[in-house]
Amino acid sequence: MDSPPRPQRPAPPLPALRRPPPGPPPGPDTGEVLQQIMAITDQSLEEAQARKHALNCHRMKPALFSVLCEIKEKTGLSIHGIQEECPPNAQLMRLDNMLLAEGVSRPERRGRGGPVAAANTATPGGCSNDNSLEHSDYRAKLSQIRQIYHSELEKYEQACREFTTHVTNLLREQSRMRPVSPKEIERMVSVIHGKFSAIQMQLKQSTCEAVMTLRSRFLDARRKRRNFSKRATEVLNEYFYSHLNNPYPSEEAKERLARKGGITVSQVSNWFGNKRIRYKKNMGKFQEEATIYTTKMAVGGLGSQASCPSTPSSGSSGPFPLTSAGDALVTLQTLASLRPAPAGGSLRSQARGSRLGAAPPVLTASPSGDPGSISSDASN
DNA sequence: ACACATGATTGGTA
DNA sequence: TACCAATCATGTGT
Repeated sequence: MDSPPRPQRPAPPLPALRRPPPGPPPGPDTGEVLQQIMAITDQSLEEAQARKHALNCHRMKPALFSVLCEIKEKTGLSIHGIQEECPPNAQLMRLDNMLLAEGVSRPERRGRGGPVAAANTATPGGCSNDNSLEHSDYRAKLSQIRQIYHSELEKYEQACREFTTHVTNLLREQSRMRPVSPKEIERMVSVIHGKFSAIQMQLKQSTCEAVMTLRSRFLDARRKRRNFSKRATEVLNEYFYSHLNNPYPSEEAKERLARKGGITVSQVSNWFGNKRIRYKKNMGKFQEEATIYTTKMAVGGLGSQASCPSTPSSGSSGPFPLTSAGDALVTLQTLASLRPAPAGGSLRSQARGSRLGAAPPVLTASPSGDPGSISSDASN
């Protein structure tokens, strides 16, 4: 091949390189060049533009350009050689799948299904009509995460586009000074995309973490303990105080109470378990409450009875038509020994009841003053 | 901040 | 398996 035309006589020094070296040892001019380059930093933009223009107009520019082209031609192969083939990123795929499963990747939908359905099935207790507040809370938070995710993603994509355009323009401009092949631009663009996709992966990762945290919080019922609604407490208390002689609702009654109070059957069971224990331990504290409910039921026509027509208060003469606090006290004393009705399916409790009954607490001025049979509840 | 109230959990029992 | 008893963890009122 023919070499580019070489200059017959030394070309006038380039403006930027005109300054004499301040004193470094003679030899290769690398140190000098370096200093010149460093000096460019101090130059103003106009100055730099002017120099650029001067370079562009330099008469030797075509010659130098062709030399660079030749060099580039020779090194081109090696550049192609290091062009790595990016394997499909397994982690990215995992994150994508997860975000899709959690409904974050999908655009917001106004219907049911997706994450909402998943949340419903994951509800503690599996009751469909309870925890609706929690559901909406969960949905709202998930939606928030989704919004943030999409807006951030959009920002990254926009930044990526802008940066790619910028770099492409820069390379195009540089192509006036040095040979820049389309392949090189393409490679640079793919490098930029690679960098931005790494950032996107971080975003996806943190989004996944946020969703996981949200889910675990939502599913952890203990952390999210909420006091029952007034209605639920009323329903439960009405049943409890109207069945003081046998405060052991059947499965059917529990289901009814659960439906009425908007809670789960297991919550009803928990509530009755806690109530029996706490009532027994400190009846004095519940006297007022008992009076309120018994009076209320006597006056109001036993609201709970209407909903629990077949409550298994067998062994007793049915619901307690208590009409006064005095009657209530009698009932409290009945429960003091906690002997569930024989047919109430609480034979074990009955046995235990007899144990407790060995020292029946007397419901008087000092209702809990019986350390022999009533241990103190540390939390109460 | 504190004490108390209360729903949930756990381990044991019959 | 239902229940008791103790305990935990959170909510609530002061």
